[in-house]
Amino acid sequence: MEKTSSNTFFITTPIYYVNDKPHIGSALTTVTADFLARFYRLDGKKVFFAVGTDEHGSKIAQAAALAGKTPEDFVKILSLNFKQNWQNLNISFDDFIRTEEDRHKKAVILFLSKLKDSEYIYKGSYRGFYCNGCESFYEKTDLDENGNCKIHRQPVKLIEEENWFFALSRFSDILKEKIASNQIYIFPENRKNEILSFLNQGLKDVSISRQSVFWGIPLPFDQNQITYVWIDALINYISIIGFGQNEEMFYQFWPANLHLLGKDIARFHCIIWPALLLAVGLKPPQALFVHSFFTVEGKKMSKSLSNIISPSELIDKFGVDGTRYLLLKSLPRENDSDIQMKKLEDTYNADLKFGLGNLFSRVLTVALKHNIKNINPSKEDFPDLQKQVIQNINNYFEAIKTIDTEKAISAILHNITLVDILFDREKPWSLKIDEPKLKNIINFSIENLRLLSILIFPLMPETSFKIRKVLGLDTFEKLPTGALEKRLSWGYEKMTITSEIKHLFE
RNA sequence: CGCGGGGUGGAGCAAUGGCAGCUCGUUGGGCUCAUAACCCAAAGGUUGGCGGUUCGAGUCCGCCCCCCGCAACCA
Repeated sequence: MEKTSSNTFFITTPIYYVNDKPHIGSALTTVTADFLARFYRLDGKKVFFAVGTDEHGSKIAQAAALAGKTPEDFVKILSLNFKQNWQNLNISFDDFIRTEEDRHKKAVILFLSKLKDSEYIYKGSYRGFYCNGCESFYEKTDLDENGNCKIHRQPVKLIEEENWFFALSRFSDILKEKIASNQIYIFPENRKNEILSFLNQGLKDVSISRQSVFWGIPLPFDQNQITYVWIDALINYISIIGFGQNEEMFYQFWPANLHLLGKDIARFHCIIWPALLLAVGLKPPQALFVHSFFTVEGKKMSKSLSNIISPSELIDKFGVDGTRYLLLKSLPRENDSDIQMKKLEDTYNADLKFGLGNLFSRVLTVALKHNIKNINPSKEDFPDLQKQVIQNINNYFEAIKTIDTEKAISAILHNITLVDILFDREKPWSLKIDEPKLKNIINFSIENLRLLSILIFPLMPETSFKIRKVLGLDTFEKLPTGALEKRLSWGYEKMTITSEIKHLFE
C-alpha cells in the first residue's frame, strides 16, 4: 500500500536502551533528527518525529533486581530520564514511544502474528554461551581471554535452546537489489557499500525469541518464548504511528522517510528491519542515515574509561542552543571524529559568541545609534552581496539534503562574514544620518539577520526567536508548502527594531 | 593478499591531469560601531614512501608503509 500523502515526513531516532544513560552520542542522533524535523516543518512538510526507549531484555531485569525495583517501575524512571534529557535539549519530538506501553505490545503481537502467517518463521535451535551471573547469552568474541564472562569473570556454559527463527537468508537478493538501486537509500555511501558487501556474503537466519528471558513480550504463537529484544525494539517504528491500531495515521506516515542511527546498529536497521517488513508485506524504510561516533580526547567513549560526556555537561557550558550547534557542527559522517573540550570552546567563541552574537550586537548598535528603527530592505542594497547571500542559502539547502550539517553551518557562517566585511569596508558608524548609503548598509545587514534567524531556527530555535523578537518579527515553527522560499526572498517584509539589545551568547 | 574507506601546513577538511585552497588556531598590523569582538596580512606543506606514465601528477599506473571501518544476534 502506498503512502496516502506525499507531503508527510516520518523521521525517527533509534529508541535508546534504558540501561545506558543519555550521552553525547545519543544526543547527537537526537539533535540531528530534531534539526531535520524542524527544517522540514518549515519547508511545509507534515512531520512526524519519533523518539523513545527500549525497555525489555534480561539486562534490564537484572539491573532492576539489583536496584530493588520491579522492572516496570525501574524502566519507567529511566525512560523518563531520557525524555527529560531530550526536553532539556529542546527536542521537538511528536511522540515518545516506550516498548513497555500497551500500544507497542499490541503492535508487536500483531506484527509477529503476521510474520508467523508468512512462510518465513520456523522453529530451530539456538546455541550460545550462557553466563549465570548475567543470565544472558554471549558470543565467543564477547568472552575474555580465558573464555569467561567479562562482567563476572566466571566460566560460561554452552547452551542450546529451542527458538523461533526468521528466514533472513531468503532476503539477501531482494535486499541487495533494493539497496543497490537506492529504493532503500543508505548513506553516507561507505555505509551502503559496507552493507552491500555484507549482503554479498549471504545472510544467515536469525532467532527472534528467547526462552531464558522473562522480561519482554511473549510470542503470540508460543507463550513460552519471549520476543528477542531487537525484534521488539525495531517494531517501535511502526507501533508509534499506529500499526494495527490507527490505520489512517499509519498509512499516512509509513514507509518512514528517514531512520537516523549510529554505525553500531546499522545491520539491524539496514538488513533485518527491511527484511522483516518485506516478510509481512510492508514497505521498507525509504532512507537510513548512518552516522559515525565521537571519540573523546582521542579515546573511545566508554564506561571503563569514565570519559562519557553527558548532554547536561555541555548544556551547562554552552547553553541549549550552543550544545545543539556544537553537536551538529561536529556530526561525524564517514569517519569517527574527535571531541575536545578546548576545541568546542574555541568553536563556540569563534562561531557563536564572536560570530553571530557579535554581529547581532554591532549591527543593532549602529542602527540605533543613528536612530534607525524602521527597516525596509530593497533590491538596491548591495546587489552584489545579496547575490552571495542567496548563493549561500542555496548551499545550505543542498547540504541539508545530504545531512551535511557542517556544510549547512558553513553557509550560515559565510553570510555572517559578509556583513562583517561590509561594515569594515563602509564604516557605517562614521556616516551621517542623511547619507543614502547608510540606509543601504543597515537594510542589508538587518535583512541578512532576518534571513539568518530563519536559517538557524532548525539548529538553534531559541536564538532564532531572540533575534526575531528584537527585529519585531513573528515566530513560527511550521509553514505551509512553499512559504519558506518566499520568506527567504530578499525584502519579504518590513521590520521594526523593538527591544533592547542583549547579547545572544554569553 | 577477506571486503571497504583513507593518509594534504598545528587541528579539521577541499582541489574534471594545469599556479595546493578553505575554516579554526598561531603571529603581526589596522580599526574602535561591536562581546579582548571585527577587518587585513604573514608564517606554516618535499600532498605517507619509492619508482613509473606525461610538456605537466595531490590527482593516473606499480610496489611498499601506516591509520580506520565492516566481518552477524554485544539491546
